[in-house]
Amino acid sequence: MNKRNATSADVAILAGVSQSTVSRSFDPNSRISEPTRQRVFVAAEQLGYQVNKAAQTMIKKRSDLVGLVTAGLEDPFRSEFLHKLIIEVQNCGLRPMVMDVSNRQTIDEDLQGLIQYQLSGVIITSGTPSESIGKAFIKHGTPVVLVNRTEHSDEADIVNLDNENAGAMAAEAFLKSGKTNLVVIRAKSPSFSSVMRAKGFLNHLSPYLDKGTVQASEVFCEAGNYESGYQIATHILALKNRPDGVFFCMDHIACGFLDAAKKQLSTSDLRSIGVIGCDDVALASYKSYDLTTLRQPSTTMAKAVMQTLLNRLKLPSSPPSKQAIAAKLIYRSTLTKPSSD
Amino acid sequence: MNKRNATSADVAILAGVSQSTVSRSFDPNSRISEPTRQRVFVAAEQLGYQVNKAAQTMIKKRSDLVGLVTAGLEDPFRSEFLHKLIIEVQNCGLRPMVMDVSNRQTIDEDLQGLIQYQLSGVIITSGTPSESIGKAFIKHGTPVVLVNRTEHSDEADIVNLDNENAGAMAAEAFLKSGKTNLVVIRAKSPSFSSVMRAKGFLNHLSPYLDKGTVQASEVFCEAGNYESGYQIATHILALKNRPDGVFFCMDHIACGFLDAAKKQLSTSDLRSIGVIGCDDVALASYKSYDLTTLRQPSTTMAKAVMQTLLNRLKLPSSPPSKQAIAAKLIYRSTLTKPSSD
DNA sequence: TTGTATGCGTTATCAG
DNA sequence: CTGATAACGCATACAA
Repeated sequence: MNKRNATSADVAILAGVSQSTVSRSFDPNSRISEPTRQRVFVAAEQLGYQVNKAAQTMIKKRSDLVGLVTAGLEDPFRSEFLHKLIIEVQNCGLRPMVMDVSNRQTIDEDLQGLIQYQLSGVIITSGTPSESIGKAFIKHGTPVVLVNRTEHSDEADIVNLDNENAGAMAAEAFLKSGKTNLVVIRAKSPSFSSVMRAKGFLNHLSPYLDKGTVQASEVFCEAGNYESGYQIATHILALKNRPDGVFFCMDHIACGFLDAAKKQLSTSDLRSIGVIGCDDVALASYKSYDLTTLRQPSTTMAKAVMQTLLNRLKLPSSPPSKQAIAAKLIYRSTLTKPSSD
Repeated sequence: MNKRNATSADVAILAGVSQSTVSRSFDPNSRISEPTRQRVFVAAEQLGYQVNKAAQTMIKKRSDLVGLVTAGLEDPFRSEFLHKLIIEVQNCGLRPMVMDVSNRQTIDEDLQGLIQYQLSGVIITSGTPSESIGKAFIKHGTPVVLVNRTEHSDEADIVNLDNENAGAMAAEAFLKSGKTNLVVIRAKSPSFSSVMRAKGFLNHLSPYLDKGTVQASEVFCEAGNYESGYQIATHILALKNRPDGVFFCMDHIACGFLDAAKKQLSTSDLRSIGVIGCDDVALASYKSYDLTTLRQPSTTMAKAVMQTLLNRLKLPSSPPSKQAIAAKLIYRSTLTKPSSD
């Protein structure tokens, strides 16, 4: 029943060849006579032989595992993006090993632990790792790709949404729609993406602020979720001069706001407030919200991340790359496309 | 820069002990004199030594990886559950290796491939693996836990939501509210959970159907998502005698239905239709839906799954276990709690 | 408690 | 094209 697994040596005996020939038979780059190879395959099939990845890793000094470092999977965008990464990793013939670093004090140590697995790469989508940890991986020859974590790294490759420009696009959309009293809302706890989006939003408006033709301010809500958006609505709607355009750095905050606003405002009053979200999660397109938003193209980004990783594996010592993927404005009913567009 | 990684042998030399002593120092069960152990730790720290998991796996014939087999992560409940599993796997000191088998024709082969990794266990939440594949793992000594896949397995442990009873609870809730014209809706493509929920729903009603005091039917929508619920609404609302209670086997279908119904019906007409969903995803509690639903307790289930796995690791040859976790009825506004309750 | 010796299953090197 | 042999880094049985 629980007999020992078949090894390449077992296959070798059955096929009447040496163990190294068995090993080579499974390497497409190895030149083996076709008859021999077939004989090996038959024997392997018969014994249910499978390569032992541990042994393979030991000799190659590299596993086919890719570390996916993440956190805050309660956020649907994070979750969706992780999903896309998993798919792409698999498509490259690699295996995703996920690490959730939520509520971890010792992220650097936790990441250090990944070195034990001889990973083919580490993709960090969360956790704000220190520069030093990045260096530890590079030193070990493990490529690191940072996603939406920082603008600059000496060691790691970077793939970001062009967050700053996404914010600018939101601002521009409001301007085109004639909105002049604007607010940008993000969660208190600073996340790189949200900070950059808010920054891009305000920077784009600054010439108009100087001229005094537009007002804009930044408001913080508790967290980056639906409930926080619901709560902040009361505050926003009670402002002395109620804004006519609100940009939320995450879709779910916007949806929470909309639900609260529906209760507190007449339909026409609500309609007069332009609302833009960011990410374009599934929820944004649901009819109850139908939220105008800036799409973060998760599939495109996941593909870019894996391509970056593969390139790095091919050319380990090329200079670190940096990529900014453009967001796309998706008009829906919370801010309709101006006819001039 | 890219010098070879420190090994236990390197640490041994620096600490002035043998390699096996270094190995033992990191095994809590091994009795080592405290001074020696400290000396080893210092040397290890100094060299940045980390155990090589590949070598460890080779000798122990078991890695600390747990395979998480999943699919359909577009479904937020699946996604949420995967997240919970990841957390629980980590809490047990193990590592989650995720495998998405969506759109795969060769699931059995794909699963076979997991044997290469000497996994500590495989948790199958999707993919309807054949009995034979389960046996392949068991034969190899790798525990398998099936989640919401089937009622019976000779080989694998099972953790399910009590899906049938969940359906029955939905039916009972409608009866208590005096609803008499009922419909249950699930996606065309049969998934174990949905089929059992619908079955439990109808079975619970069967005595009333026989008496003729209640009507009930099963309706199929295209898929298990929001859009399908939106589409099916038109059909449901156009029925000759419009139902006064609809049970959806997944929350998102219900939410799609609600959004469509809001457009097609007056508020009071919509209120007269009781709606119950299943799973209690985040969306269900959003104010726009405020959906009465049967909660599938994802954290509880994830913990049960891991406990099952650990038990199996401890007692490899105990008989397969089967667990049914109870759903919980969460009253919200789409079917309010009868005062008699 | 510690050291010595062995083997896990594979790939890579080197002869033939 | 194929076979013998040497690592890879660790845990464990056995000896001291």
